[in-house]
Amino acid sequence: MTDRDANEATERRRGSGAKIVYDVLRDEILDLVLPPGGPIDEVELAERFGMSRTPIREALVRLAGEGLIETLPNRSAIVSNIDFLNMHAYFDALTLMYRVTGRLAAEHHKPADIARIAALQAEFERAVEAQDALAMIATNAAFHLAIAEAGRNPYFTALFKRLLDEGRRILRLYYQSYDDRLPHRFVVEHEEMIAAIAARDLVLSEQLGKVHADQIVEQVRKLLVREERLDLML
Amino acid sequence: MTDRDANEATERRRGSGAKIVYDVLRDEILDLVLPPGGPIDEVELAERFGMSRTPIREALVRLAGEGLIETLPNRSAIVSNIDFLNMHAYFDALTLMYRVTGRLAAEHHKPADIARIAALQAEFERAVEAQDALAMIATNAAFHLAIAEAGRNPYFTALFKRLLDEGRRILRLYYQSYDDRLPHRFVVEHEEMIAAIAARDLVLSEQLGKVHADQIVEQVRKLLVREERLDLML
DNA sequence: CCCGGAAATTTTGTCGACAAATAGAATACA
DNA sequence: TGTATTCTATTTGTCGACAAAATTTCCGGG
Repeated sequence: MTDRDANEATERRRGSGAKIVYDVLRDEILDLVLPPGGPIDEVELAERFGMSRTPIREALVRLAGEGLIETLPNRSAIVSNIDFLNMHAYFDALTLMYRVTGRLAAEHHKPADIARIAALQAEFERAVEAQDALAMIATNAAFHLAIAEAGRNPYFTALFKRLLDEGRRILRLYYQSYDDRLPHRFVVEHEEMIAAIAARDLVLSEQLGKVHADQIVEQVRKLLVREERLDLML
Repeated sequence: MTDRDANEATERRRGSGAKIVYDVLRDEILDLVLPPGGPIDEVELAERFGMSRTPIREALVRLAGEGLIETLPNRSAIVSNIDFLNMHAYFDALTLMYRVTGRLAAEHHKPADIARIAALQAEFERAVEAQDALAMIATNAAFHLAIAEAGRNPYFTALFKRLLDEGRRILRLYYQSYDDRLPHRFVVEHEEMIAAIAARDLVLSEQLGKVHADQIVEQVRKLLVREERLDLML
């Protein structure tokens, strides 16, 4: 255990405790630092962050609300497992949200949105060139979330955010086992999406969203098949 | 204040505290017993439910996670306001979810689902005949949620549940000011939806979902215009 | 009479402690 | 040796109390 967190936490603003814990744990769950199914000990976290169990528990309740952890009554909470059985439901939802957010962004975006989206795309491009897997995952999610926000529909944005979060865990597996060279195709598709949105072409934006989604789904499917084969070989 | 809650809470199982408070407050918010924008006092709730502030706070954190209340740092939490400005975003999301859940239910339902949906529809019909507004709202939401669950996609179901919840507050306004006689059309449309789902007609189910959504959107739009006029007359 | 600042009150965020519930260890028994 | 049972120990759920932040009240000056 690192006591870095505890040291930094010696002096902080009142009310920020739970948020800090929430943010850190959320990232650690999504980056697979905390393994799915792994137990979550409240006192351990309290010691690590240098605060009492109260703000820890608040953070855990919020994480449970988003489905990132599961709490059994009177028993230790665990990091949510990745549900490989209902994966088709995830893909369906993800594909539809790519389409919808693409269309709505083309319809409702303002100039500042395009600038922001383009900036995040540039970041993503740099991450791809540097072959920094974690940065790729993070900036890719930020890029698509920016498109969703340009669509100005908080209900779709919230669902999409949840799906992209869950996707971060799956992609983490992907980039761990693959060879980190594929995604240049994603860069090109991103550029096309930006152009279609900026041109306010609703139909094309939605279509590109679907193409992009199918692309990702296909990659992950390949990964899953490969993993299954590895399992069989053990 | 009623001390009924406090009396009932004298003996309850450990771990149930926060859930009770969450369920009660959720219903009171959605039925407009707690007015939007109204403050939420933790100690008052603690006295009312006969427990300490800890489980109360846990319930509030969960409600905040679902957007039913808003918490300002170091300041009292308030019941979320109904956002009449971004109503079009709500209608867009609701319409799409009606379509998607209708289609997926037609695709993935099992016999038991149809029985359950039909039972809830019968309940809805009884509520309409009895002109019981609160029962109509609740059973209508339960009916559509059952369709969503028959679609077997938890991501869509979760979003739809959230939208139906938010809709409960809007419909509550609707049934308060209108004359509680309209909805027989809804009964007929519900029957058509059940038939299309049972026949596994994906296209028709999705189309009926859209028709039903447009119907509701139109009714609420009329209500909103009427309300605005009332405002102008004050 | 209105405005600005200080004191008092209210309300939240955090803490340490205790009790209930469960899991694990140790023991008795077949 | 395997199984049931009691005992121990860990971990959660709840409580009451305290301190920080913010709201309200009060008061003095203009």
